[in-house]
Amino acid sequence: MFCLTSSLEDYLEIIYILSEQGLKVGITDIAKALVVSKPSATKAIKILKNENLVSQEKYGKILLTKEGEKAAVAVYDKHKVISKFLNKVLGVSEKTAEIDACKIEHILSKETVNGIKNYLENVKM
Amino acid sequence: MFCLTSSLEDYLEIIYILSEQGLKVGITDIAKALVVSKPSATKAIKILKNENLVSQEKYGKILLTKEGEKAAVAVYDKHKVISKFLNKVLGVSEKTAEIDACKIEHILSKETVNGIKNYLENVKM
DNA sequence: AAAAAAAGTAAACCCAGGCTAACTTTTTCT
DNA sequence: AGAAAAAGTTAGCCTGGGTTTACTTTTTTT
Repeated sequence: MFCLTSSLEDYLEIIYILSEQGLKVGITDIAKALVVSKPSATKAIKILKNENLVSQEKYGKILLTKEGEKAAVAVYDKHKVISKFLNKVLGVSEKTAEIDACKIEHILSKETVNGIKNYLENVKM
Repeated sequence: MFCLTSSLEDYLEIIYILSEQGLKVGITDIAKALVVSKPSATKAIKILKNENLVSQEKYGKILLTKEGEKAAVAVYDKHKVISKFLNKVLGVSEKTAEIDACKIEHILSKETVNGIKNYLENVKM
């Protein structure tokens, strides 16, 4: 069974975020957002297409499939929870919280993410 | 200027831990501890030797240099702080706390690690 | 509608960090 | 001391995920 790498999760996530914001989602936009070259983005998107996580007509715009959106939302939710925790609980600056959340959202266990969620819910802020 | 990768930090850390425990520190021991093949360990150690972070006589035992120990301790300290936090504050199982700490200790910003340290010091447990 | 700019793609390369297979050196056991 | 086992090394390969260069297709501008 296919398993998303951190890098591919980043691509899904950014597609989701750009779409949410009503922005254009082309290779160039993705590449810019992830600070990566266009060919890198093209390659990654090709993989995601093969896995049926995104769809794209030739030279056309990029969309998440149902399944792709599910995966993207899962990552993005983790991201939000983590960055909120770092910022509000640990007092890390918003900027750093964003950066660190981006990095660890892909590798934290479910158990730890749940621990964070619980903390935010119970120890109400 | 040379910058340690996550993987190399793992090697330094495990050398430090094995030494601390008074265990033998050879390629085989390192490879076993990191669940990696012996050739992989050999290659990594060669890099660390070039960077003057470890010393080793031909076919001999492996030691951290002053500088290598400094780096190893820095990583290991982060590790301890993070795993304690996950376990005691977030209620994550010891095992998972260990695993997750291993993964994020290399990539968390100084600011976040400090945030965790402060939390542990101030919100005394 | 032609020219210029922007977007996307393809090919070929690089690097980190794994791996196996095969070899050498060292240690241990009989 | 010689044979067997263990430890270490070397060479060559693979994969993910980047890169640049050069190309094609599409869009925009004049």
